[in-house]
Amino acid sequence: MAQTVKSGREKAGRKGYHHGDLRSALIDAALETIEELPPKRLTIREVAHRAGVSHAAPYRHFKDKNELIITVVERGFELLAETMEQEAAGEDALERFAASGRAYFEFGLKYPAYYRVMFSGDLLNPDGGESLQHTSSAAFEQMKDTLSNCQELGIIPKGDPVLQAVWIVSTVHGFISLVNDNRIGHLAGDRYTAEEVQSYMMSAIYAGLGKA
Amino acid sequence: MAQTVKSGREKAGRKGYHHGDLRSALIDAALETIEELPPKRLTIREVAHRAGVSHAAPYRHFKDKNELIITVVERGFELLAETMEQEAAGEDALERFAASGRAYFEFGLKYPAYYRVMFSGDLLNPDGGESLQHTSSAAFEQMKDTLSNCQELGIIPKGDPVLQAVWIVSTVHGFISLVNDNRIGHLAGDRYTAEEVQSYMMSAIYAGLGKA
DNA sequence: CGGGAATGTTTACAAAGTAAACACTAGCAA
DNA sequence: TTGCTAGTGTTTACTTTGTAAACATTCCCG
Repeated sequence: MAQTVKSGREKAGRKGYHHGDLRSALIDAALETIEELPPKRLTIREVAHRAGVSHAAPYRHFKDKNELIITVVERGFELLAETMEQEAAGEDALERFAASGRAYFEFGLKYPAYYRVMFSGDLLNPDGGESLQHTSSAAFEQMKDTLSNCQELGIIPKGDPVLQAVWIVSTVHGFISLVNDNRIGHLAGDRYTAEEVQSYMMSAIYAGLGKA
Repeated sequence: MAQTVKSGREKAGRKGYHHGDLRSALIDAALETIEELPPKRLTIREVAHRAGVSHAAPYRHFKDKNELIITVVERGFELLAETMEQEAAGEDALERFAASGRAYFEFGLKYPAYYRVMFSGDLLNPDGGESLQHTSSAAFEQMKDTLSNCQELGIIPKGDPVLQAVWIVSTVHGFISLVNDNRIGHLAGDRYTAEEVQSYMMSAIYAGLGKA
């Protein structure tokens, strides 16, 4: 993500009346804003200001606020998928499985605001989710493939990978959401670190796969 | 929830200049609105209108929008806890455990909008969650107690009920969130009903408990 | 070089949160 | 009973934000 936020230019690159690459600048500015300010303050005007243009300029590049956010979220899903793929580059199938799980956990906990924008449709119109189904399913598909693969190798018991994947994704997503929304920090956080809970959960998942 | 939404009076009960019980009427109106309209349209003005008063009247009863929503969310957690307790009223400990799980699933899937308002801090200020930690932990505590109880009865293996509970709550919450946010409907929904996935997940959880 | 097409800017308006000043009402005290 | 006072609802007004429309500037292509 670091490379996404801050993409070289920013306000600097503006030579004259025209910006140069306002579209990208706006996306970057939105990412900055998401991490820095509470959700309410992710406004078109704030983003425009950060990009150094007038508050109406973004409308030349995005139909409305919703479309800007959707674009940002799409990037997020791509980034998540890439990250998981990179992490899961090892040899051992089971290790790859575990690694992509860890990568998901880390992404979710490292960029809480971004993760939230991506998954909870907070800022989106009710219909906004439609166009995201495609992108958001990449991570899911990858999980499913990994599971199929593990099954073939006899690493985990046979079973429908779709059910398995739904279950696993639910578990991980649920934990991240609860932590990020501050709903279990006070319960488990006092006693365990996120890493400990995470590792417990990964064992539990593996065990659950074996029997369900 | 039915008894919460629609509490007898509504607009009818207004005799003269004064409303009678505007505070409750506003909470009910907010609940109605949450279920009927997209999140963006849960506005103070809309709620006031539904309660039949001017748009500024709510400020006599709630400091700001945030406080109204917090109140509504607190009700939700109480309701959820009650529902789970009622469902888990049986004899058999394991059955009680399963029943409260089912109750949670049902609540989350039956009132998606309400559930979302409760858990994702969408509409709340960043600090809003603070005051909710207390109420939101009731369901969690109950889960933990049930688990301890099951352990004593030898129904499930020994282990820290806190870790177990965090894991279980994460799983269930994650699934509900993903379904409600329309993030897995297209993947699993085509092939399985929510009930099927739910029952798979409950077996997987039980299996996971055994080994983790 | 001239004239769109693209891209910014300004201006303007509506919705929504919220504060302030005003108005009605109920209930209590003299 | 009368009349004050706190409580509750109303009006008005200001601010922020999304968005549309009209205007300005620039780029680039014929």
